[in-house]
Amino acid sequence: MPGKYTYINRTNFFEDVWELVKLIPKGRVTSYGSIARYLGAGSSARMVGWAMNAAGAIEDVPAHRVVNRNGMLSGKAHFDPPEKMERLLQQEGAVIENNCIKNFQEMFWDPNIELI
DNA sequence: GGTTTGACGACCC
DNA sequence: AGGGTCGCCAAAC
Repeated sequence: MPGKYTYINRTNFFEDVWELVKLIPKGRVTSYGSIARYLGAGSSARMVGWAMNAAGAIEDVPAHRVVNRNGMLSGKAHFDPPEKMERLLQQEGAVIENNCIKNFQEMFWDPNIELI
């Protein structure tokens, strides 16, 4: 839900990010910036990355489906083991080379377009 | 309480 | 294409 986050309620921001990430269909990926744009003012791509950091403990958040705007696996190092992110994406049809999703264009899922 | 640090991104060379 | 700069904003120090 688009809106403002004053960061007094950053917990809500976290949960909105997680809810949104859960909506990413299997076999599709999106970017930190797209999520930030969807959530609106007060959010930023850095904050989404921060939320993903915190999401590491939450099992049902498919954090591997969030990459940077070039399709690169910038969060790879934060998975255990790091290869896990790449493996999960490959299982969902991603072609990865040099930590970069080659078919990113086809897999890209933009909440600003797909969600009303 | 200023500085540095990021799972980022947009610009400008 | 590849790099530097800047805006972003909470945390850690």
